[in-house]
Amino acid sequence: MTRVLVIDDEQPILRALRINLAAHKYEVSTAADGASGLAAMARDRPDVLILDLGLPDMDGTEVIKGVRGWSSVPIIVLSAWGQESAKIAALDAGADDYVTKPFGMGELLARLRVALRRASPAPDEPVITTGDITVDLAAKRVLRAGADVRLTPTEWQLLEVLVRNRERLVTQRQLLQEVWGPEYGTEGNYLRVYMAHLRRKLEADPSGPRYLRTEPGIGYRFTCAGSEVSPPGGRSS
Amino acid sequence: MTRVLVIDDEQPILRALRINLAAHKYEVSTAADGASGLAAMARDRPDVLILDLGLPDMDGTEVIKGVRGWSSVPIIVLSAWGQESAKIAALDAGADDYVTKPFGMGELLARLRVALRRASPAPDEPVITTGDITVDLAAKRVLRAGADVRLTPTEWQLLEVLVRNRERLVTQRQLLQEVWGPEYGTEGNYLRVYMAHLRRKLEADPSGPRYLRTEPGIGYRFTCAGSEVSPPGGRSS
DNA sequence: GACCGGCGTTAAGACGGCGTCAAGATCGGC
DNA sequence: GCCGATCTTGACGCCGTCTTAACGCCGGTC
Repeated sequence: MTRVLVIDDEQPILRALRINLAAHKYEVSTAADGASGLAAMARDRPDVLILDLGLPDMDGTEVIKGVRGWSSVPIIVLSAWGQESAKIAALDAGADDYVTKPFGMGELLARLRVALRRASPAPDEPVITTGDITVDLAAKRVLRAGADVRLTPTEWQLLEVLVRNRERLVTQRQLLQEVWGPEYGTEGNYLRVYMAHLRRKLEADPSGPRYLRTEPGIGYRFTCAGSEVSPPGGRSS
Repeated sequence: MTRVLVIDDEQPILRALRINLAAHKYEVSTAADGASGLAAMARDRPDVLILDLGLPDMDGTEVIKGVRGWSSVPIIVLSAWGQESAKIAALDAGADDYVTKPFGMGELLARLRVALRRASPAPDEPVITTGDITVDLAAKRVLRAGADVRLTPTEWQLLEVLVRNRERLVTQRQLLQEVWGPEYGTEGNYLRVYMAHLRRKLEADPSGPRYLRTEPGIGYRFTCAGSEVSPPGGRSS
């Protein structure tokens, strides 16, 4: 879950933020002054920081600089004052955004989404590693025992769908529609041909696959914890 | 110099922005409606976009989506209306920041600095060296075996995109859109011609490229650890 | 024990992509 | 206005990929 740290000394605002953020499935921690806020930053390692400039013990820009000294976490600044110079100072100190009170909660949440969207260019794990196969979804690259494996476009698309749904069973219909298009759904032939290609390129023993498993009558499954092909009798799933 | 594109239909604001931005050493281009704004985006390739939501011909979020379809340049939205729903829609459509009129020029400039600061995550080596090729992204120079290589503008742009995504597979569509513009996407011809140019200038054996690899049916990849072209041996298909 | 359907495997032909070359169009400098 | 460099566009041969069909094997079913 996404973690948010709120540093603010005004109880009503703190309470409103905590309720609204929690309602949107954020994990919220809070601090009431700059010193404890910096300590909380180091301790909790939040994914984003919401910081009120009007703290009792420190100047807001000092808090920003303290954070920026070691972290590049997104910082959204809140402020009750409309002073433009304070805004500029905070932004130039390293803040990512600045919201003036009173603000709408919807707007703050939207700016939060922007900050998080930018901070995470990798929405999902781009690299999947099994015993001796490594699949890099971002680079569109497959390594087997450290060596590059050349895949054709169709082979790659098929592998990508399976890896994105790793450990899960993918039906033939779903595979056909995601790789060949929505009008396909019955051409089980294609799957058999291309699964054979993939197994020949990736499996040590193509006829006894460890990673690219067949689920008879239903579909296929890419499994990471590829145990040896169990001899008849030792199956336990 | 940093290039800024301003899309706004109100002449006074356009004028004020042009003067202030030019005074801070930005290179400013302008457009007065959404359609010509999108065209200017493709033509001028600015480093940041300032967009007014109240355009005469298109909805602001449509402009944002049109840009986001092929570019990730920072977008700062201006708006005369205080409507929170419009803010949220713009931010979720892909905008990076939102400033409500009337705004202070100092604040806008500070938010501009934030957007640009974030957009240039190039503190890491702008110089990439492989076996005998050195690419200096900052100086826009290419050395091969220590000697300067003259590239035409298009050749350089193509090489730059590939090197920025080194080791990663870049699709033909992405290359075409980043080099030629968003309206291109199917002209695979251009890529073949210019890849041939680059290979002739950079590769020892242009027909057996070590660095500028083709991924048939998908795109191209610049690879640093350029191993020799694998001699035909383990191929079976 | 015979039948049948699903799966793996292989092979062959059609098709499209890629590299290459060259000529025309366009732009900018002198 | 001329000339060179650069970009665009078309054509062509080759090779890899996709499609499709056929066959054997194994399981389950009757």
